[in-house]
Amino acid sequence: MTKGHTDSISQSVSVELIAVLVAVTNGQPKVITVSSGDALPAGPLEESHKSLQAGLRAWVADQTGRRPGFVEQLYTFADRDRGHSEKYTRQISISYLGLTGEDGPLLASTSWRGWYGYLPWEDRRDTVPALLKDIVEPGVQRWVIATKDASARQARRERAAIAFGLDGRNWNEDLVLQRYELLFEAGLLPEAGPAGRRSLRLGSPMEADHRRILATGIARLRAKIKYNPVVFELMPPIFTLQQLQQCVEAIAGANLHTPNFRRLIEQQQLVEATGAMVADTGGRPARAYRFRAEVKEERAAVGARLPIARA
Amino acid sequence: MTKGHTDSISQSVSVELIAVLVAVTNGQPKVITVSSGDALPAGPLEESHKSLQAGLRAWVADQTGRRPGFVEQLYTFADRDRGHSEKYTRQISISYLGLTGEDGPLLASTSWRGWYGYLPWEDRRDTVPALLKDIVEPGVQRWVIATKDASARQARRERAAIAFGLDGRNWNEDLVLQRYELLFEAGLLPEAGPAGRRSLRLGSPMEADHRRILATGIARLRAKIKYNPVVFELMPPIFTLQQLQQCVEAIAGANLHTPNFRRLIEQQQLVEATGAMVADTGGRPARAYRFRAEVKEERAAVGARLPIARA
DNA sequence: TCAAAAGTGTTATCCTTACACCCATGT
DNA sequence: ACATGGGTGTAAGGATAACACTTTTGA
Repeated sequence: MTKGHTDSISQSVSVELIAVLVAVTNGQPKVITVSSGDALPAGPLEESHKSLQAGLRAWVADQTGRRPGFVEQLYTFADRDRGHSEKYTRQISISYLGLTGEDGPLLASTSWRGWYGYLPWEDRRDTVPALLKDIVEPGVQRWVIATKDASARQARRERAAIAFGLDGRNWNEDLVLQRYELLFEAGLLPEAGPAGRRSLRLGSPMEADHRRILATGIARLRAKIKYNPVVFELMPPIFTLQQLQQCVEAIAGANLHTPNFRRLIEQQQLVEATGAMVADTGGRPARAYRFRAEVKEERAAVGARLPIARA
Repeated sequence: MTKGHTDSISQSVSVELIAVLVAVTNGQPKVITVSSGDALPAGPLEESHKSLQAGLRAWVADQTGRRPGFVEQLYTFADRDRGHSEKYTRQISISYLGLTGEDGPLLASTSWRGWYGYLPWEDRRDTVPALLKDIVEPGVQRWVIATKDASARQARRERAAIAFGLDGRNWNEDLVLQRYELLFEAGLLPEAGPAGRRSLRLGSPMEADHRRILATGIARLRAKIKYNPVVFELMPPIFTLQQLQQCVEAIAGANLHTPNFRRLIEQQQLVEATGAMVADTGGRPARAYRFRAEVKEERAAVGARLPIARA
């Protein structure tokens, strides 16, 4: 309980760092994968690493050749059944989100993959994906009515409605993890069942719980982008507002209202015009912008507010 | 990189679970502590634990006698210099936030402590604490001008202004961790210096980085309470709006505007009147409320929004 | 009667959302 | 000319913040 106690027990434990490394290039959000897209890059925590974040940065640079500007811890897992060997060693997995640009080479064993290949129901940009109506909603419906108890069924119905925007609710793009978990529980993802009956209809699966970790990363990024200017890390130094909008749309998986998006950005004083114009847009030339240096420092979330009383 | 690799390395690692267990009773937010308030309760991850969260719940129930309704992971640390023994074992610390009520007994070795005893600058309810003007601001100012480089100094000034609401900015109650880290960096907390010159003027210190973990927990709770109805977990089943407001004020460390708070709660349909009245309020009797059962299910964050285009 | 807390009304302001429209370029 | 994307104006509606005020109890 106090410090002396904890040191006494030292199980056979290995610590693994897993990275969700994100880039967005011309409208496609991507992650770095290994094993032909079957897994996220992961590396052991080594004794030389001063801290977890330092360890992660070290082997990400080593293994992928990228140096993400923004890195944030996602979640730590340690389920007993995560080990692969017969002998019982506990595996701790600490996952991180990293943002980077797509430029520069990767090692041959790693590759960029579009993240909506793994979670196709999350991309509602041009159209609402047909598989939502065709596969997800019927499957979720079966899962709802599969419970005998009426109140449990009601709870499931409610949960499904919130997650997938049913019963007249709006789709909430932040609920990526809730949707993944519900689909998992409903047995609609191959990870949930025996390897035999893998169906690729609901996106490509990944090793172990890597697809869940990806969902966690996307959820975090979608939530974060609204109150913290992390988009920076994903954009080139000079860009047009259209490019910025497409980047945000790629992350959010939804189309934005162009005039209002523009005003939102201006009002927040996130960017400043360079004075230059970009001509190859297909229409009228666009102003070129850069992020304001001050904003890069700030990182000040404004976010939600309580009705605070004045002094 | 792929799964085979990570298993090969298995350092001498011990895993510790640390809990920030919060209750609010008549206007005072509290945490469970051990060692006479010098540390947060912590326990080793044992082989019998099926998952981290299960492990945490198990020993929290054991060691403190409380069963928190809401539990959420905070952060995982693994700095090399965390071990206390001469032999080099890596210590992984996984911290959790748990919400509970204060009723029921605790074990003798544990006790509730008001959290503003550790972070007194965070409580701005009746008055802005004098130590902000007297100790914090001068100390921070010294830290700002202690840098030779003009642009680094400007960055420090900006950071301090955001964290502490200087230069005409508003105090942002969510930035608990940023404030703690700045004070730490500025050498104003005893944790940062040698044990000899401990000054209690800026709150009671804690073992190792427990005070930082407490700050992380408070920050998370303050942010969360605005878009997720977790206050439930801290309130008795029946309560008045005034009690609810005092609970939120205790957490936020700020006074709220009563009429507007009331409307906010009503508009969100968080509560429903029981019909009963509570008379011992010191003034006009208040209506008794309970939380709406539906809301307990929901947990649907609305939060910030992007200017999404209609289909 | 007065203090203290409960509770209601109302207004000014700001932000969000939506719609309408003009501008500048390439084909 | 017209399609395509860039860019501006503005008005409706809702949420927030601030102020003023009434109601109901106990001392």
